[in-house]
Amino acid sequence: MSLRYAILGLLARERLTGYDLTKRFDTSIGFFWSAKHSQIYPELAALTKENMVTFEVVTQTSKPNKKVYTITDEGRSELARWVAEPADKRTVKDPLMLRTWAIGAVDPTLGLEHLKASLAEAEKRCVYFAQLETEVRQATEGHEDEWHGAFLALRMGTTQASMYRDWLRWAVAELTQAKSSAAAAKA
Amino acid sequence: MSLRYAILGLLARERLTGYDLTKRFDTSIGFFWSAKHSQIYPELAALTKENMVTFEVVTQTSKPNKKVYTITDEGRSELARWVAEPADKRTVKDPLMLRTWAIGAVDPTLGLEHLKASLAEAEKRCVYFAQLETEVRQATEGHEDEWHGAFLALRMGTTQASMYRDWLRWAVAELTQAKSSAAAAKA
DNA sequence: GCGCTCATGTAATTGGTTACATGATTTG
DNA sequence: CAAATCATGTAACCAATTACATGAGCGC
Repeated sequence: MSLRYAILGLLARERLTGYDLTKRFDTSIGFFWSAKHSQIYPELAALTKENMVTFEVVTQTSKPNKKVYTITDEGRSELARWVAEPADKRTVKDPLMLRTWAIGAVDPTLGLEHLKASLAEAEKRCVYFAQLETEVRQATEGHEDEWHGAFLALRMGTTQASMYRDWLRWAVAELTQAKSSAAAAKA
Repeated sequence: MSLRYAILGLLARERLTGYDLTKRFDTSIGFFWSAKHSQIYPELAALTKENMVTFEVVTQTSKPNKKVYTITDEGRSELARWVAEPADKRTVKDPLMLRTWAIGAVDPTLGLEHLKASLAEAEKRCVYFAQLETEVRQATEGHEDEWHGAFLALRMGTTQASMYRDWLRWAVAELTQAKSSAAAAKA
C-alpha cells in the first residue's frame, strides 16, 4: 500500500503523467522505491476513483495523447496523514551480494568479472547522483524548506552510491589478490 | 527464483532446518536477502523433490521433531552454476526514505519522532554487525578462503549500517534545527 | 529498415506477506 | 500465569514482474 503514497508524494510536487512517474521510479527516487508502468497505471486509476488525483487529457499531434495527473486536496491531506505514521522496515534484495556471499562455498575466484562490471556501473551511478544533487539544488533555490526532505533523501542516495562503489573497488581488489596468490600456490 | 539459491548457499556451509534458515534470513544475511517461513518450507519441499537437498528427521523429546537439511552434490553444482551468472539489479524498498522524501511536500517538521526512533534502532544495528563480524571471523579462523565471500558481504553490512546511522543522526539534527528556526520565525 | 522514445493499458504468472493451525517446554 | 522459543506446515491474499498489445514519429 506504499506505492500510492509514493505516487502522491511525486504528484504533490509536479503534475505528471503515468509515463513520467515510471521514469521517476526508474531513476531519481528509484534507489528507495521502484515500480513498473504495469503497476502504476492501475494505481492511478484507483486513485482517480477515490478522488485523490484528477487528470486532464492533453492531445498531441506527433506523439500519443497523454493524461496529466494532479493531486487533489483530499490526496494531499491523505499524504500528510500517512507521512506522520511510523515507517515499516526497509527490505533489500541484492542478488550481487547474495552471489558474493556464496562464492566462498563454491569457488572463491568465481564471478570476479561480474563484480568488475558492477563496479563500472557503480562509478556511473556516483556521477549521476552528484549531478542530480547539484541540479535539484539549483532548480529549487529559494524553496529550501519545501524541498528539505527531498535533499535529505538525495544525500542518502549519493552516500549510498559512493559507499557501494567503494565496497566494489575493495572487493575486486581482494578477490584479484586471492586469485593471484592461489595461482602462485599452485606453481 | 533467487530464494532457492539463497537457501542452497546457506546449506552449502551448514546443515540446517527450515526454522534455522528462517532465523538466518531474519538476522545475519537479512540485510541483502530475506524470506519468511511460509516461503521457505515449500521451497525446501521443492528442492527435495528436485534432489538438490535431502533431509533427515531428528526426533526430540522436549521439543518438536525437526528436519535437518543437507545439500546434495547436484545442489552444490547447481549453486556453482548460478554463482557464475551475472547478477540482477538490486531492489530496495525503504518506507522511511519515502516518507522523508515526502515531508517537505507537506510539513517539514512532521515525522521527526519516528526518525529519532529509527536512529535508536540503527545504533543497535551497528553494534550487532560489529559483534557479528568479530564472531564470524573467530569461528572461521583457518578457513579464510572458504569464507572470503561471506566476509566481503558482511563488511558491506557493517558499512551500510554505520552509514545509515550517520545519515539518521544528520537528518535528525537538520530537522531539529529547521523546527526550532521555524518556531523562532513565528515568535 | 531497425531500434528508440513517447504513451497507455491488460493478462498471466511469480514472489511475498499475513493469517490460520497446533502444541510442548522454558523463562520471567 | 503469560509470553517466548522451538518447529512445521497450508491458505488466502496482496504486491510485483514479465509478457501481450498497439502505434506514430524520429534518428541512424
